[in-house]
Amino acid sequence: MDQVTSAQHWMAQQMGLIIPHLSVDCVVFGFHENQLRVLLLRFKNTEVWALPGGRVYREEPVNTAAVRVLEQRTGLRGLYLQQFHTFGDPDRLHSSDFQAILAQQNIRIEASSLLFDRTISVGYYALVEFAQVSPAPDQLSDECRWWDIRDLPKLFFDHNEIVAVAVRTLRQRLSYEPVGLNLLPEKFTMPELQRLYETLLGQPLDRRNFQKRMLAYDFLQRLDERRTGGAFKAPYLYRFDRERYAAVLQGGGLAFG
Amino acid sequence: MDQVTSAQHWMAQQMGLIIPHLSVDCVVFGFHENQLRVLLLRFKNTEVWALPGGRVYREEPVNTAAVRVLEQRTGLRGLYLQQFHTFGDPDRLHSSDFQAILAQQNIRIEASSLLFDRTISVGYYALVEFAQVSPAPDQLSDECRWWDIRDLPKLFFDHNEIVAVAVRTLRQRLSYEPVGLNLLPEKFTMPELQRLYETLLGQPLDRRNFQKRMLAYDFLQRLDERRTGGAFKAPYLYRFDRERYAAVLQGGGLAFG
DNA sequence: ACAAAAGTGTTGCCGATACACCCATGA
DNA sequence: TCATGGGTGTATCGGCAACACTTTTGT
Repeated sequence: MDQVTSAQHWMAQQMGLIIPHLSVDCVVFGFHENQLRVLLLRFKNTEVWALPGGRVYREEPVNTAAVRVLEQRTGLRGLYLQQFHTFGDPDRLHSSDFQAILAQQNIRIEASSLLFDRTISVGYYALVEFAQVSPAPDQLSDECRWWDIRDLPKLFFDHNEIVAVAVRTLRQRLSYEPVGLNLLPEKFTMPELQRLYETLLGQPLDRRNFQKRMLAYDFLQRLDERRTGGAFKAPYLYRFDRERYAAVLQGGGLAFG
Repeated sequence: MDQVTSAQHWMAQQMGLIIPHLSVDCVVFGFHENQLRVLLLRFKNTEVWALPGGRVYREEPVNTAAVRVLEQRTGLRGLYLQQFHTFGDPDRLHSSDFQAILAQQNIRIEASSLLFDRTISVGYYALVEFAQVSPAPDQLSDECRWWDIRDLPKLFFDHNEIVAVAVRTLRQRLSYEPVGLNLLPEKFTMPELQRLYETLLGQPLDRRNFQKRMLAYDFLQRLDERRTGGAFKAPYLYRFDRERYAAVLQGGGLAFG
């Protein structure tokens, strides 16, 4: 079988195994160069960008489907993944757009297929360490890369809205989510942690007060190493004490101001 | 047609109109006698209690389905309704339990029916003024009544967990949700508002500080009326300034302590 | 030497808490 | 008149925001 036939065969085979009318979509967040970024896929032979998403198998928990889909479509594993909203409007996708994209890959599926029928999507967001990740596109996509959250193209279906809701939800949950642990590398400096929270909050924070408060939470371990290379005083490296971090987030959460 | 045949016919007819594998379930919260309560239905000829839930029509937004199902099954309209979580484990319902309940009503449906297949449920919670409501059971139920949140029976399927997640979510969102506006009557006293928040938070609050803070938010209008009837000084009645209330919840939310 | 950035300390204000006192009402 | 609960005022305490100075490093 050539590649096209293989892909078509694969899709047809999937149809019998999945739950109709249901999908999952994942908003993968990363943090790089002081910007919040999202991982997007570009459909083969098109300029159409979309969130990594997929179908749920008949006997598979929806949460598990989100993990599997993410691995199949981007190669990412073991992520911090949270369900945040379910998108259930009947006009959230337009089958003609979808058919056009498949046509670009010479995949032909009857217009009556359940694939083109109304679909409800359960939205998840993931927090990943940007550097740890080498995303790889799957067989439906040409490219898989990070996009600045402030500068997204027009996305497939209602994916722009899904991203927007994910960002809003993440902001709301900021005090209770382990964003530092999951978006930063194992070792990081205090200014790096501060940039992260500043970016997510959308407002600058006082350097000294921020440091005092974070240290007061007592979930950071200062290492003996420092980050060298800059034209300035080398900052200390820190690491999370995961237990204490979780405990603080659980009880009351963080505060900013 | 007798009642049984009518009900069976009705269900059969529904099957062609609905999206398979998908349902909505509603956790209706009320506040009465200083307790948070949930509205439950008892299936006909059984002692099985369940949340009001139902199916989604082919062309119907899921949000709309939640509103409709709630009206059909309890008679309630125009509620404050929020989606909070989607429950997608394959073993969250057991078709044998469901068949047994339908059998009690002499409704017989083939075991192969999609009704008994795996179902993903989108959870919503509603906030309602207890006194405004006269819930009425539908044709599948014998009874519809309020239950104290702390003293629920074993519910249908995973509905106990759904309620638990709803309560947890409501607590988390407490500072940003218009719980006062929707759970209390149009006019209410300061102590009543305080009892509400105390119950939801699970901790007592200082009477004087609470009053000061609420008035400082400037979203309460004190009326010239007082609540008489108690063996004590008659408290003032208040009403929400809806715009200001919404504005405060939007920006920063409420604080307690 | 200088600029840029990081580490640490101090002050003062605001706001929340912990109070006390008085008032209204029904029994 | 007494018990109960509601309305209002005040003093204190602590935490957080605002701010300054020193230290380190590369150029």
